[in-house]
Amino acid sequence: MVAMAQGTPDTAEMRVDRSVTTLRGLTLEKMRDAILDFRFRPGERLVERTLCERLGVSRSVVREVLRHLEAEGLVETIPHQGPAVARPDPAQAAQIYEIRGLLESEAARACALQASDAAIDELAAAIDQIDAAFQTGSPRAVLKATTDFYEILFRAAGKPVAWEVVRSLNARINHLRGMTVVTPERHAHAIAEMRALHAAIRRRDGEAAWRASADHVAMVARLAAERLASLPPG
Amino acid sequence: MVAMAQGTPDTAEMRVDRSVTTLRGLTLEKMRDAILDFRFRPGERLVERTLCERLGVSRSVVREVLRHLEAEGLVETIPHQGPAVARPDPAQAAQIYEIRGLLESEAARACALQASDAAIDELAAAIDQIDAAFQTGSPRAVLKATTDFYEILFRAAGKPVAWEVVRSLNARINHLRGMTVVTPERHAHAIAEMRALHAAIRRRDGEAAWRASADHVAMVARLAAERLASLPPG
DNA sequence: TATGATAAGATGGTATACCATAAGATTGTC
DNA sequence: GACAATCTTATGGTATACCATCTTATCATA
Repeated sequence: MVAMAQGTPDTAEMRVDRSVTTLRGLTLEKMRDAILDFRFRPGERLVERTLCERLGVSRSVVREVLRHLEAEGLVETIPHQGPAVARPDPAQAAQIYEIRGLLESEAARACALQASDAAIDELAAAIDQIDAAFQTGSPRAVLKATTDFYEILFRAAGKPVAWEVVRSLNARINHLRGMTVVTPERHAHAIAEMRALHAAIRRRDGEAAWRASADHVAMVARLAAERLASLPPG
Repeated sequence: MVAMAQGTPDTAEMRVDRSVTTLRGLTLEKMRDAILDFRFRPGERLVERTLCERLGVSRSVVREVLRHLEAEGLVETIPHQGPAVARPDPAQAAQIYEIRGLLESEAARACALQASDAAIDELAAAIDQIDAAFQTGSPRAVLKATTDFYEILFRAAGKPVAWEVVRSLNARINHLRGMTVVTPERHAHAIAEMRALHAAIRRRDGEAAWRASADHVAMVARLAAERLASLPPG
C-alpha cells in the first residue's frame, strides 16, 4: 500500500468488493440486449409466463425487469392488456433525433477541446470497427460499433450523464435505426462523416466538430424520417 | 356526434375508456411525489417492509415501484444493501444543468416561433403562479409552479420527448433545486428572468427567447454549484 | 471492562399461490 | 351459414411464504 498523507487515512482501497449479480440484474441485461438485438419486434407482446419459460426465472423477476424496461421506455404497458416492446411514433422519433443533435454536437465540441490523445486514438479505432461492421452487412454489428464510438466520445468529453440520455433515447428508436443504418451507399457516407468529425476533433477544432456532428445527426434523422414515411401506417 | 367526412369513419371518439389505475400505478405516483416533495432525504434508505406499512400494499407492489424509480434515477440500489433515495454528485448536477440549458433554450426558441396565443397566455398565468408560490416561501410550491411553467413551454414548442428528459433529470436534482430555489433576492431575479423570457416569446423573437432561457439556466446552475460547494462532503 | 462467540432480528431475493378479468374456443339455435 | 351463449383458457395484479445473508443484541470469558 502506498504511503498516505497525514490526516484521515484513505481506506477506500481496503473496502471489500461485494458486487454480486442478482438474477434480476442478469435478466434485465438479457432482456435489454434481446430487445436491442432485434429478437423482439416493436409492438410484440411480452407475455410474462412465456418470458418465464424462455428465461428460466419466476414471474417476480420478470415483472420487476419489465418495470425497469418500462421506465427506460423500451417497453410499454397497456393496463389489462399487458406489456409489449415499445413503438416510437414518427413524431417521437423526430424529437429524439433533434435531442441527439443538441447533445451529440455539444459533446463533439467539448471532445475536441478536452479529449486526451489516447481517447482520440480510441475514436479512430472505433471508426475502423464501424467500417468493419459495415462490411459484414449486419445492422446489429453496425449499431453496436456506433454505440461504442459514441460512448468513447461522450466520456472523453466528460459527459456521462448526457451519454445516458442519448443511449436511452437511442434504445427507443433502435429498430428504426436498424432499418436505416445499412445500405451500400450509406456505408461510404457514414464513414466519411465520422472521419470528418474525427479529423475536427484531432485538430482540436470545437466549432468544426460541432458542425460535423450536427450534420451527421441531421443526415441520419432525414434517412429515418424517409424510412418512416415509406412504411405502412400502424 | 359531429358529422364525419367520407371514407374511413373516425371512431376514435367511440373507443371505450379502459383506463383503470392499478395499485402499482397509484403507489408509484405517491412514492415519486413523496421523494420530490422532500418527504425522503437523499441517501435515506427505503426499507421494503417499512414502505409496505406506510403505503398499505404488499412487497410485490413496493418492489415493482422501486424498480421503476430506480430506472428513473430517483432511487439507487446497492446489491444486498437495499434501495435508497439517490444522491446526485456535483459533477452529475453540473451536467444535468448543462443538458437543461441545451434543451430548454431550444424549446424556448421553438415556443417563440410556434406557440399558440392561448399557450402564451397560459405561460403568463404560470409565471403569476410562480410569483405567488415565492410569496409562500415554500420551495415545494415554487418547484411545482416552475414545473408547470416548463411543461406548458415544452408542449407549446411541440417537444414532449424533450420535456420527459428534462423532467426526469430535474427529478434527480430535486433536492438540490429545493435548496437553491427560494431566497428573497432570488424571488425578484427569477421572476424578472421569466418575464424576460415570456416577453421574447410573446414578440415571437426566437433568438431572444433562446438567449433568455440559456441565461436563466446558467444562473440557476451557478447558484446550485455555489450551494454544493458550501455543503460538507458526503 | 473489553473482546469474542452466539443468538435473534431485519432485510432483500426469489418463488408460488390465488384471484379477477379478458380473450378465445366451442356449442346450440335460427 | 351466421350469430349468440356458454365454457375454457390465458393473463396481469397482488399477496404471501421461504430462504440466505447481514446486522444487531446479548452473553460469556479473560
